[in-house]
Amino acid sequence: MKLTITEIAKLAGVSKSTVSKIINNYDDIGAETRGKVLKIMEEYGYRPTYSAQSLAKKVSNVIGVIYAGKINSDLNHPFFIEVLNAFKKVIGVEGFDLLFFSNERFNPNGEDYLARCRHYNVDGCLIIAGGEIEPSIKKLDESDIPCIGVDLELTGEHSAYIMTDNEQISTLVVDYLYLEGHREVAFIGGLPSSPISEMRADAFERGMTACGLTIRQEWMKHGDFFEQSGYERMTELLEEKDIPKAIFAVSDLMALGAIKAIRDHGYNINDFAIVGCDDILAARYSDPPLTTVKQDKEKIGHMAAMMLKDMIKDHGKPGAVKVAPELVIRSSSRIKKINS
Amino acid sequence: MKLTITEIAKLAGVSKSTVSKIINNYDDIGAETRGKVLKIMEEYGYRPTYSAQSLAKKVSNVIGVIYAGKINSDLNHPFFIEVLNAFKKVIGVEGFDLLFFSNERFNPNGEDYLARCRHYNVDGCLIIAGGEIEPSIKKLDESDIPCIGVDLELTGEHSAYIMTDNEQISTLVVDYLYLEGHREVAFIGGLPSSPISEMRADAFERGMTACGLTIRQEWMKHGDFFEQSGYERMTELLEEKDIPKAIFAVSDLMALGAIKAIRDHGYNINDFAIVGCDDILAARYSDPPLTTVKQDKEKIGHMAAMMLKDMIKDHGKPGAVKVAPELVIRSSSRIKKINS
DNA sequence: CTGAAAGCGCTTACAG
DNA sequence: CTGAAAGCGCTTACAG
Repeated sequence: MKLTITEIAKLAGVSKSTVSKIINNYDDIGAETRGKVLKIMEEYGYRPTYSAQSLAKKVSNVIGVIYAGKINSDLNHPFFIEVLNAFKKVIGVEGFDLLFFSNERFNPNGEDYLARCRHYNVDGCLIIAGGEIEPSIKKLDESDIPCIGVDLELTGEHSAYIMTDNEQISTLVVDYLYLEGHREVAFIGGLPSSPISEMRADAFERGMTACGLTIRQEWMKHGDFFEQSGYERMTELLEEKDIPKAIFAVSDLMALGAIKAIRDHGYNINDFAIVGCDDILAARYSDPPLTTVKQDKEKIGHMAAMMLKDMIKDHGKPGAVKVAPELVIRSSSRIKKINS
Repeated sequence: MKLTITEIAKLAGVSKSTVSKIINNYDDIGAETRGKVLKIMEEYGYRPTYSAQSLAKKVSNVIGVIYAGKINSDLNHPFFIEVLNAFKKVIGVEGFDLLFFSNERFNPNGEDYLARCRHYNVDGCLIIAGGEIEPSIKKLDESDIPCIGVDLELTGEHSAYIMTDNEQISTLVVDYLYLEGHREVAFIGGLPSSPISEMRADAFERGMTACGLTIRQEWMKHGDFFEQSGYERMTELLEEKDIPKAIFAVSDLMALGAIKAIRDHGYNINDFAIVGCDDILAARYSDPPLTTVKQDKEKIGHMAAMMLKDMIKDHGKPGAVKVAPELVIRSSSRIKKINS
């Protein structure tokens, strides 16, 4: 059924060395021989076996994909999947396939990613941050395997990283709200353990200060990026003596939760300015449509692929790249004076 | 840096055969020897190299994932990704990793999936349908590699498939609309080349007939599953002499497009009943929230994994499985008499 | 321009 | 209970 190089060689009446050289584009093979062998390979649909090739060559043409963070995490993450999609488009052209490490088998010592990379002999790794980062990622980062981090500051000899300029996200939002006339701005962040969320929180505070606005600690909240937590934090804000009139939530889902909380507690949504972050599909269709910050996932994915490719092919080592975010203004942030 | 079995054997003072047997859980190794070797392996973080193991054993512990259909398709497909996620959760526990074949390199003869599966020696394949199916999938289906199709009727000796009961989708919707008092129902399908869409169209017609309703050919439309096509088809419907009052679109995006068209053309959305299909996240947040049909993606993914696992482990061959859909009623399908 | 031979890191009868 | 040897399918100096 499955042909080997030996059989192809026999069929072509040459040695397997010759066949191998043709497969690997050596340039010292006679045109005639090459043509003959190529035809046979085509005819029988021959493809060298990966494991044999990888074992002999020490190259795999496979990129490991790791979603760093809590065990059993979801592929089903809008940012993750869009970045990955863009990444795949570029890296796929180079002939790399993608290997997803399953982390469903509970491992008390933490998943040893380095060992798995060696096990598969991957040429490089894409590591996307999600939640807390386990120590095993650090080990991989420090190894000789090229790694590209997304939203994750990799510092190893053979690593680089790329992320949205998180400072700018907060700056964009604060400046915009300030220009719209808002002075009472609350912040709903993600988990305190998330570096991304902390960068945004810090930049939010700096931006507020720069605009001469006061930061109220009781208006600085932490959620977990999901809707329910946005609902709960907003509910808390509504119970404060002073209620903020503008809210920046660092995820769209939390912003959507906040909108729901405002309505459920009998307030008029038109009296509040809500800004989310991510620009998920639902943000376009929500009621009201949600103002948000869009990350250039396409660019992040494409660049990550280029950078990783360069490291694998040894075209030097790229450094850290930050990608500019974009504010998408919809009606949730415009206070409408309908009944006044 | 990277240890081999030979070195582990040396360190433990045994032969590599013995180490190999311990790795593979042979039961004829002395407890003492086993313990000693295990400790060394643990200490050095040894993991056998995949390619060597796969080459010698002819087993890979890797599942190939194929999104059948047009070249360069997106990972970024809500149904696909949720099914895959559920699939991964179950198959991951068995220790399988997932390999995504990139299909970005243009191949005039069509991607030869079978050759790639052999190249990587995958233990089995998950094939998810999207758009037209290329002939290369058929070859894979007929091979000895276990395949599980999602939304794709695989018929090979070593294949099985699973999908939502598409007939039931239409039946649920038609019956519901009928009970709500609707008699003028239009249908916006997907691409005519999509078997899934055709199943729904056929069942829609049967359901209408069963309810004693007349099917008007000018109300049977085809879109391409995306928003814009829903907008366009709805616009056409609004230009008919008789305008249907209820619309079943076979994707949520098209339903959302239809809602936009209705508003843009100056009609009152409350006079129409719109039903989508998929239950994407945006359906919950849209204005009005969208009535839709939900596929049990979790169950489909989980079952696909179990079925594939059974075929790989040779626990018999499962057949074709259909999963029941569920109608999710929101306000887009309830005609509100506000101004009358 | 072509081929014989050693080697990649593992597994598996087989012998003891 | 343990190990020597052949083999999995390929690649790559090296010799001619």
